[in-house]
Amino acid sequence: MSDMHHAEPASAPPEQGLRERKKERTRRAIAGAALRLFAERGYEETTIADIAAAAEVSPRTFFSYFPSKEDVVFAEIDDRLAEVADRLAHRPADEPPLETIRHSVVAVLEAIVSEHGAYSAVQVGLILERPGLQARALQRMTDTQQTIEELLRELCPGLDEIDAVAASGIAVGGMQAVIVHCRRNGYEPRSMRVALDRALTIVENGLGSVEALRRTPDA
Amino acid sequence: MSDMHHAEPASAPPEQGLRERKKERTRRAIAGAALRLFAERGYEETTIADIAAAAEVSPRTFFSYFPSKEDVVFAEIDDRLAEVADRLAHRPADEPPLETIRHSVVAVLEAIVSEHGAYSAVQVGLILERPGLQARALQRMTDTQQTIEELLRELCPGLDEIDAVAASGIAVGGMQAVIVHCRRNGYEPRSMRVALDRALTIVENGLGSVEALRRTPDA
DNA sequence: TGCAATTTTGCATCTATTGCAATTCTGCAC
DNA sequence: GTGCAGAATTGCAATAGATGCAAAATTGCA
Repeated sequence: MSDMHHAEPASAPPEQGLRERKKERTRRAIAGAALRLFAERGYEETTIADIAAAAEVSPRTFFSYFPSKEDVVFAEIDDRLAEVADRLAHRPADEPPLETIRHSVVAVLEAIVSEHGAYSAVQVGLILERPGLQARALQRMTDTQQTIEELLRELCPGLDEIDAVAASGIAVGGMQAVIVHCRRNGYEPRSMRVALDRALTIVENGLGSVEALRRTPDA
Repeated sequence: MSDMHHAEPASAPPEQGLRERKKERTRRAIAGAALRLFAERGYEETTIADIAAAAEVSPRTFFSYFPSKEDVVFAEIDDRLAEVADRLAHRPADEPPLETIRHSVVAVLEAIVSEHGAYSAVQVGLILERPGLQARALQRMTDTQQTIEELLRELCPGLDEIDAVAASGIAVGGMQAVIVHCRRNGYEPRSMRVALDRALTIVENGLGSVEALRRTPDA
């Protein structure tokens, strides 16, 4: 990192060096091996040693790629969430904030339940079962909340702090609701859309817009 | 503790046997010792062995009272949340659901940040720092969400599933927001009230009720 | 080719967590 | 009062995740 004669072709794709490339490959190898083993034998039945062996690295190396066994489950998801966050940061500056929020929620949800990853079903299954993984997932949720909040504050410089936090919290709450709903009723894209739309409607119009919630129950 | 001629006055409070009583004392001893040590030396600096010693039980016994070291931090909070859940279940049946939701959020928040417990400040501090504990806290949050959802469905038998989940998710989102806000701006009861009210207003009226969020930012 | 930075690895260690079986305690019936 | 059945406590051993450290292997580049 000394001579920048011709230097890195600072083009759009960050263009990593060969070294970074290899690290990336190793990372994928570890994550891939882990997911495969989790799918085959189960989560707690798979040890770090197993994963390391399958990925052809030493057990110690595992921890220089992932801080914990739990985090490896989120390798892909985290990548996708990072992309989403990035994409959100470059949204048309003249878009109404409400619209941006809607986009955010949709994008994040898609990132989480997307069919892309070879093991997404496995991941979702694992996460939903193990309490420890659920907790990790919730952490991602709060990260998301913070991302959305920052986005909002950038879009509306004058926005009160409490309004910003509340809005992002509520949006994420709606998102969480959709996840819970899908967890129960399955993941058919069609019904997911419907649920998502309904949740977002309530997010935007408030609980007060739900007729049944206003009325006193007639015993 | 011999003469119980007239036996257990099967009064309102469940009146536990002597055995249960002792267990309860031990539980408190462990939790108390743990919190004290956490406050003194820090969380990771305190081992299960330390806690057990301070509570005068064997390390092995610790785990027959708490499933994990993390859970002991929530001993008090869990008790209070249980009370709240109980109280909520016995709400006037003719109360408008929206009102019930408002009550729920307020009650849960009070349970969490109440001044009651001798160590509540310590707990909150710990929870906010350690990621692992944050995760546990979030789990409590989803438990709360479920409690609220069940409450809602009981109050509004006809309520759509998605509406119920969304409403509870959004309510909890607002709650979470208040917590985040307080975490930043301190816990003065006054400003907390204000923030809470504002958040609840947005929960009830929707993000659309926040003027700044509707307008396209003027560059 | 050889150096310097970066990675990988092996090893020791700590600690949480769990299963199991022995031991002690407690409430209660006789 | 005495003894028993069930419950709680304990000790012991083993597993596995996580971390620090320093030696060894790799890699990019001059």
